[in-house]
Parts: sequence; structure tokens; C-alpha cells
Amino acid sequence: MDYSKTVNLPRTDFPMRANLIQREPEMLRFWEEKDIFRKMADLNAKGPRFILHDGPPYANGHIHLGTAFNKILKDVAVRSQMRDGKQTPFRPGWDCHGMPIEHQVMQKSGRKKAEVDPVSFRKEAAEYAKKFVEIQKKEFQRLGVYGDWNNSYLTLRPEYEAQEVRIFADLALSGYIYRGKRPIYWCTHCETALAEAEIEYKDLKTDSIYIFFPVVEDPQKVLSSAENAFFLVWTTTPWTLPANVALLVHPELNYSLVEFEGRNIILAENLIPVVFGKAGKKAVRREANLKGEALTTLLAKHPFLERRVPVLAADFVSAEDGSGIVHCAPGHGEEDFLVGKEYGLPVLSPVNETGHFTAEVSEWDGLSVWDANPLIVQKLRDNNLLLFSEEISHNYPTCWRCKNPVIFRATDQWFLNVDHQDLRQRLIKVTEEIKFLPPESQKRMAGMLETRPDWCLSRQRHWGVPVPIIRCQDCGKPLMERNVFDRIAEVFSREGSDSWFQKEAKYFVPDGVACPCGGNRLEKEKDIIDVWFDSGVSWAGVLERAGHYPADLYLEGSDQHRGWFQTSLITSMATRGKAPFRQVLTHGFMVDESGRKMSKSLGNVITSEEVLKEFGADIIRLWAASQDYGSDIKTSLHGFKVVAEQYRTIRNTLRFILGNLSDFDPDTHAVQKENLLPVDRWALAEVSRFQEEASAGYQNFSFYRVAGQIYEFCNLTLSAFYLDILKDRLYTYSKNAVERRSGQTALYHAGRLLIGLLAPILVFTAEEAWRYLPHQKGSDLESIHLHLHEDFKEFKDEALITAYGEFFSLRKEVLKTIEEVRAKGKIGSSLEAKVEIKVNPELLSRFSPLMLEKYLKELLIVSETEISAKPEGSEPEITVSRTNLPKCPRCWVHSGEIGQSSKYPDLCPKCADAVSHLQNVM
RNA sequence: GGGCUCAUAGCUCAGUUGGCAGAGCACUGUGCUGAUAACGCAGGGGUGGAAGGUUCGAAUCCUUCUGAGCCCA
Repeated sequence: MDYSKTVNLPRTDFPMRANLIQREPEMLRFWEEKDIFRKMADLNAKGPRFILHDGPPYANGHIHLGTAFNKILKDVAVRSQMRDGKQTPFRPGWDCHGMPIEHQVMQKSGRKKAEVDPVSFRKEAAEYAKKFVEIQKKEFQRLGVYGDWNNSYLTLRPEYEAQEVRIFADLALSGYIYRGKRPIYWCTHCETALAEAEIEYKDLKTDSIYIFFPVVEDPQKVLSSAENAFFLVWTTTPWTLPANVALLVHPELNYSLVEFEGRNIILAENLIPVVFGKAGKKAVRREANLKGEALTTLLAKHPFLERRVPVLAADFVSAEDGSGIVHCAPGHGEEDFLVGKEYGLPVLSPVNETGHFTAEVSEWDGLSVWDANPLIVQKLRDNNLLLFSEEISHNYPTCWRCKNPVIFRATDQWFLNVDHQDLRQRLIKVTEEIKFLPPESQKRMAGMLETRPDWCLSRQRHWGVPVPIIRCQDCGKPLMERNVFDRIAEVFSREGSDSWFQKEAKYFVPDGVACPCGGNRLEKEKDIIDVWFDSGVSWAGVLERAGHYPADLYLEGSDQHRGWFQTSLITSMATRGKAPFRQVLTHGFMVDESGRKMSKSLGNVITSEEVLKEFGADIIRLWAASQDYGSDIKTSLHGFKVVAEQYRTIRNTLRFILGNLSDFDPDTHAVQKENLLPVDRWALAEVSRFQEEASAGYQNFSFYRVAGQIYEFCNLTLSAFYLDILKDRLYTYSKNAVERRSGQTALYHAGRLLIGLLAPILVFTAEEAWRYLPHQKGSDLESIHLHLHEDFKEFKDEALITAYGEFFSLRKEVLKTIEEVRAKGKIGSSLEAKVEIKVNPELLSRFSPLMLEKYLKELLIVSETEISAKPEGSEPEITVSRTNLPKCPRCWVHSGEIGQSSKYPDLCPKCADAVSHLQNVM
């Protein structure tokens, strides 16, 4: 007789193969049709609020793996908070202005900045940005990201621009905004100022030259002989020499006077061998221990201009490179500028916007600074004032957009004064009140704030929000008045910032407002605002207006320490006196297998598109959630395969659970806790623990821990033990036997919890599995994503987990012994084994809750067991042999009770019972 | 030059307060054939980047060094 038809095998339509690429889009349609996202938003309308403010990605190009990673982390954060009963509106945004788009559009049309009509150009740029907003929106949606996609925020929307003007006005009217001449990063190719965040450092070869500056005065006789004396000055930017106005030494450093080819040369003592070693020449030391401080009384002469230059002390002068003496051009360097400011030096900047010398430098007028470099070196050589020159390679700032090296150039720009009203100190202070994840990033942020220069807000470009300043042409003063700003904001909110380029200045000035000087010829500022200011005020343009300010969390890549985190913090602190976020989470960057940053030029980029096509969104999501974002994220195709493998384990576990619950109705079949079998109580204790730990992981945003716990629960707790020992009960007991229903009760809870915990990560798979899971009446929710967190505290039982823990160590020994016996060919299936165990009485008594005398066979999946006490203190004794009992043809367990049933003499009692309950058994 | 991070099995990584070095993948062997393009079991494989120090005891704490990465100058 074939009993295989009489056993309760798992049955489910939940497929083993995920086929995510096909199924996910179907699921997206389902969510859309059923309006699930809106229902999610309404779910916790009365709950506490959790606001994750979306840092707007730049609306340029398709999303890449890094963008996908970031958005998925945000999504997991939002969804897990929602599961916890929080009200979590998520409004995605895009950054739409700025150089990258301007650059693209400019290139497409093949025009130059000066040739374009601003109005039509801006129209094109807006189209371009909107196009990519739509593209990226679709890509994010395909990844299953939850959000109010029909209400996303764009920095180019009129209302947003108006709000930006209002914040600018708040800053201007409280004195933070000034126009000044300071050296800033300047891209001669893009012809614009650049912010620090728009700079990339690359290795670049430059001239490294050692120049003689003649000493012309030594009033205090610091040198034994000032005759024929020279400072040896080091620089890597010869073109800045025309702007030189001073020499800088380190005050604490020791300098020496050496004789070389008839000259007396001053340089840092420790660098003598280095410099002359490089030059391949020999110098004789004449005088040592000249403190830098003492040298500041001397006066030198410019090597090719009629200019006397003082010697000043500066702490930043390095004793590591060069000669220990550097030249100072306040127009071409931030540090030089600060020294210049301290000593009242002039700020020379004889370079125009395209990087060519102006007429101020008569000798090289009209020449680009890069072309001038060799000529200047030659000039020095001709004047016999060059010790030597070499090429060195070092990190040099380049433009993030066009990749060309940038220069420092002082021009009139609009700045935000970071020290006004003690702002810098307040910023640093407030970082201590913000929760940073990981905590180290607080230091990083504070450190950057400590040293950052004033924020250069103006850009000489077309694509952005105009600097909202109206100036009097007669006196040149800006009309910094509240009602003027209000008027500009009001116009922008209606007509957008394009109006600035279409309307006359007076259009933006309310009637009756005039310049105090009496002049009435007005002009508009031509510069636009730094795009980082756009996104930096999103707390105002988005959060404040919705009553969501400040946000609970900002979550971005670690590069935003100098970017969005900082610009948001500065604008918010300066105008509202508080930080726009309570917590800041940063994650690392995508790097390849060998730890190198992913970049197009290295050809090691993996796009989200290719991963999506091959694996599906849930795999990308599981991958993203599994990463320890504290450091950089190593990424490889192989890594995705590993994740896909883990996914299969999880999916198969789900399938097993669902398959074995096909006849389970939780309302009628669930077994009361006190009637559950011990091991099922243990399983539920594990469920409870899993729930507790995973929830804690979600709350700390340690998603990778949650992912690990999920996998462990599936693989170790369930697959390797519990599901295995459950099979006999599920398959062979009578359908309604309490033993079977007890196991199903545990499975049911395990399945509910597992699907629930998976939901924030595997949004598609969880939804799919949820449909196959039996539900209690009245709780039959249409989507797992509308199902809230529930706890399993009633099943918590640490003592039971500990007791089973001890049993597992014993079990491991037994399995090993069985394996040895199997290797000798004595048994095949473990059901052919008889196991005898002797343990010390203490341990045996600790096992009493497990009721081993009754269940040990089941727990070891063998046919005969005996467990007894032996003298204390000694190791367990395990004997495994082949059972002599006959095999029950239905459940395959060897039993001494076969034949007890007269109706089914070939079966064991359990199977006889099961079969007799079947109606149509054959 | 400064700040931060990392270095544990071939690969990806766990190791909470210092207490016999773990998991997954891969590999090998094997069982089952009632989770079957699935599942179970066992095994090999690590001088814990290097060198010192604290300690009864260090992968874990301290110092130095080496290598790598990111950010900043």
C-alpha cells in the first residue's frame, strides 16, 4: 500500500523561484490600484511623527548604485518607523539648478556662456532637469521606494524659489550677507566661482620652484651680514608671483644662513640637506638658530617687480616641504588672505575670469596663467634669482564639473559671514546636541565648521535662483529692505525666478521705495545663488511649510558633511537659531572589490540598472540593507550573487512555512500556549526574542544587523533545526492532532513575524508571501505594508531558550557520533539509529522542561532513544547503534509498537490513528 | 601634514563589558528523495597585518610600525 498519499505534505502556490523581474512590476501596479501608499500614509495619522527629510538628488542622469543605496536606506528607515506606529510622511525631492545641468545644456547647444539668451536658456535647463526628475522618479519607484511621489519637491518650483529668497532676506537683514573681495575657488573654464563642495582633488603636475628674494633691509642687524643676502622662497604656483606682497616664515622654526655661490641664503635649517641635495649642490652653513620670529624685522625685494615685501610670521608655514619660507599673495589663497587681512596687505588679483593676466601685469598681459608659468620661471632664471625648479605631482583642486584645475582668485562676491553673531561657535555647539550616526561624524562636522571660510554665495552663471539684490546705480548701494525682499519673493512665488531675467529692476521694488541717496536708477544683481544654498534651505522650503521642522533624521553619504548637512545647518541656525535635524546618519561610498572608489574612468562602476535586470529590486534592497554603512561599501557582482543566495534561503523558508499552513486556520486551530509542546514553546520564545532584537535594530537604524538576524533565524533557528524536526509531526500526524496543530501554531507566528520583519526590506516578497499566509478573521489586511508591528512578548521565555541551548550542544555531539556510525556503513537515514545518552544528573534535571523522555526521538530525528544519569562531573557518553525495530512504512520511523492496531497491523499507532481519520483512504 | 576608519578561514563578515577563535558562501565527503533546480549532517582550512606593553589570561585595552581607504589641507 502506498501511504505517500496519506501524509500531509506541504502545499502552496508560493513559488520557489522568485521571478522578481516579472513579479515586481505586477506588485507595483497592485499597490497603485489599491492606493496602498496613501493608505500607508493614513495608517498612523494619530501616531507620533517621524520625519526623514529627503536630501534632494541632483536631477541629472540616471540613478546609480549609490543613489539607489541611499534611497533604499531611507525607505527602510521610513517603513520600519511606520511599522512601529509612527506617522511617516516621506516627500522625495530633487535639486534642479546649478552647474552640472547648465554644463550639459550648454554643451548640447554648443554655445558659450556669453552667447546665450538667459531666458530661453533657462527654459531649456528647466526642461532638462524635469526630464531627469521623471526618469529618476520612475527608477526609484521601480525599487519599491515609498513616498508621496505626486507631491515631490523641486528646487525650481516658484514657491520654493520664493522661500529661498525669504531665507536670503532673513540672512541679509540680520547682517550675515556681505559683498567682499576674497579669494575663492575659480574655474577658468566654467568662468565661475565654486564652492568648496564643488571641488575635487586630483594629482596634478606643477612646477616646484625655489626663488631668491633679495634682502634689502635689516634694521635690527639680525643677520651677521645682510650683504648679498637672500631669502630662499618655495612655491608651486609661479603665476601667483605678480600678486606677491609678502614673505611668510614660521615663527617657531629655526632658520639658517648658508653660503652658496657667493650668496648668503636664508632657509629652514632642517631643509638645508633636502634642498641642496635636490639641487645637487653644496652649501656652507654660516649662521644657525635664527628664529622665524626674528626674521620678521627684515624687508625683501620682489624678484622681478619694483616692490618691497615684508616678512611676516604665519603658523601654517610648513617645515616639511620646500624651504620653510613661502610667498604670500592674499588675492590667490585663503590662508594668505587671512594673513593679509591681519597685517593690512593689499589684495591683488590681476587675473580675469578666463584665467588670463590683466593689464596690471604688463609683461604677460593677456596670457593665461598656465601659459605664463614657464615664462615666469624663465624670467627668474634670467634675473639669476632661481635656485632650481622641478616638476612635482601633488593633490590639486579641480572643478567637479569640467575636471580642469581651478585657481584661487579674489573677486567681488556675495558672502555669508560665518562668524557674524558668533555663528561659527553656535554651529559647533549645536552639533553636540545632535545625534550623529556613526557618532564619530560629530567630530568630523565640528572640525569642518571650525575651519571653514565664509560661504561664497554668488555664481556667475545663468541656471539658478538670482541673488535677490536690487542696487542703486547712482550710489552703488543695495536696497536691503524687508519690503523689497518681500516683493521679490512674492513675484517669484507667482512667476518663478525667470521673471528676474524678463522684468526691469523697478518691477521688483514696491512703489514709494527709493534709495536714500536720492537716485532712482536701479539695477538687478547679475549673479545667481550657489546651488548648495538651494538645497540648504530645503528645511524652510519643504519642512517648515508643512509643519515638519525640524526633521527627525537626515540620511546621506558622508560627503554631505561639507555639503548639504552643513549648508542646511548654517542657514537654519542663522535664521531660526536651531538645527534642522535631530539626528544625522551618514553612510560610506560605493567602492569596488579592491576598495577603490567607483568611477567611470576606472571602469569599475556597477549600475543599479544592470543589477536590477539580473536580480530584481528586492535583491538590491536586501543588499543595501545588509551593508554596514559605517564604512565604505564594497560592491561587486559576486556580492550580489551572495545576497541572492541568502534571498533564496529566506524565500525557501517562507515557502516551507506557507506550505505547511495550507490547512491551518488560526481562529479554530491555534493551540493555547499551555497546551503547546515544549519545543514549540521554545520556537515561540525564539520568535519573541527575534522580534525584540530585530525591532531594536530597526530603531537604531542598524539595518544590516536586522538583515543578519533575519537570515540567521531562517537558516539556523528554523531550517537547520526546527523545521527539520517538525516534519514528522506535520506530515504524519492526523491533521487535527494537537501535536500537529501545536507545531502549526508556532509556524504561523514565526511566519507572521518573519514576513512582518521582512516587509521594510523585501517589500515585494513580503507582500507576495503575505497573500499566502492564513489570517485571522477580521484582520485580513489587503497588504502587509498596512500591517503594524505586533509583539510576541507573551511567548518570551529566556529560561527555556537557555535550557534548549544546553540541549543543542549535546545534540551537536550526537550528530557527530551518528555521522561516524554512518561513515562505517552501519546506518543510512538517521531514523535507523538508536541513541543512548548518559549525562550527569544535574544536566539531566536542567533538561526536565524539555520532556526528553517523551520527545528526544523527535528532537534528534532518530527512532530509539534512551537518556539516563551517570556520575556527576563527567562528559556525556553517547552510543549510537542500528535499531532492531521494524520500520513503519508510512512515517518511516522504526517502532516497537507496530501491529497494535488491528485495522492497520503494518503501521505504528500514530500512523494508524492518522489513517483511520482519513475518509477516503486507499 | 591633520582628522577619521579599516586590517580575523579562499571570499563576505560576526565576535556586546578581556576568559578555550565563530557564521555564511565556496570546496570536499555524505544522508535523504515527503521543502527536491530544495533540505540535513560532517570535514578540511586561521602564527587573528607586524612588533612591543598591561594582565593569571588579549582578536578584544595601550604604544609603535606597516598597508589600505575616505575626508580635509
